Amino acid sequence: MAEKENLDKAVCSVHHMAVRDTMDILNGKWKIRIIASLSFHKKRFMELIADIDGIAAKMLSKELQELEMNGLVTRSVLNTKPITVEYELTPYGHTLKPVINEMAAWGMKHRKKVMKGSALK
Amino acid sequence: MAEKENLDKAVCSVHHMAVRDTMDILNGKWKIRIIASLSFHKKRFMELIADIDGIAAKMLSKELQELEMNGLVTRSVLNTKPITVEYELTPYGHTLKPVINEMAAWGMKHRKKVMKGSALK
DNA sequence: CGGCATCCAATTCGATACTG
DNA sequence: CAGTATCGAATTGGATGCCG
Repeated sequence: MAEKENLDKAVCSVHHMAVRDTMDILNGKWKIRIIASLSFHKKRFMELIADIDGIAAKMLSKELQELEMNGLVTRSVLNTKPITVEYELTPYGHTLKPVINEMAAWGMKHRKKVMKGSALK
Repeated sequence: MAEKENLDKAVCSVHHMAVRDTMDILNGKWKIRIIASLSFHKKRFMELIADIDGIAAKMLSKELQELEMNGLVTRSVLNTKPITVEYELTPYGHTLKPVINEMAAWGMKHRKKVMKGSALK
C-alpha cells in the first residue's frame, strides 16, 4: 500500500513535469493563439495581426522568433515587392495540434460559462 | 468553390475563437500548472507551493482566487489549528483534464527536443 | 509589407516582511 | 499554515518613426 502510494506520487509527478515542459515551450501570452492561427494555413505577418485580435506587432514579432528558435514555426521571405513573409508550422509544430484541438473543443463546449465567467469580472 | 473557401474560413475562425475563450479562462502564467497539480488530488496551499516549483505565494493566491471565481476550483477551510485550507477541482474544472492530458502527453513525447530547445536559449 | 528602435505607460511578477 | 501588504523588477503594450 505504501508502494501503491509511491507509484501514485510518481505518476502524478511525471505528469506534472510533462505539463511544465509543455508550458515552458508555450510560455508567453500569445504562443498558443499564434499556433492555433497557423494550424490551418500558413499566414503572413499582417494576417496574423488581424487574426489574433489584441496582439501588438512588437509582441507578435517577438513570440514568432521564439517559436522559430524552438523549431515550431518557419519563416519564409518571398521575393515580392513589397516583401512578403509567410509563417508556417513545422511538422514538429503540427504535433501540437491535439493540444490546440482539445482547447478549441473545451472552448466551444463551455462558451456560455466562459461568457458568464467574464461577466463576473 | 468560393463557398467552400468561405466555409473553410468560418471553421478556422470558430476554432480560433474557441481557443481564445479557453485561453481567457486559463490566462496568467500559472493556471494550467495549478489545474494540472490538482487534477489527481485535492491539495493544500503549501502542497501547491511545493508542487509548482517557482511560484510565489502571492501569485498562487491570486490565481487560485481567479480560478475559484470562474468556478474551476473550490476552496475549503478546515477547522484545525493552525488552519488548513484545501483546494479541489470542481466537476467543471475536471472537464479541463483532456486539455491537461494532451499537454502532458506532448511534454513526455518531446522532452528531448524541449531540453535541446531550452539549451538554445 | 514586415519589421526594428525608442520611449513611455500599464500590467504582471516576485522577494521580503508581516499577520491571524 | 495560509495568506496579505508592500515595494521593486520584469514583462507587456502602445505610439511613433525609420528602413529595406
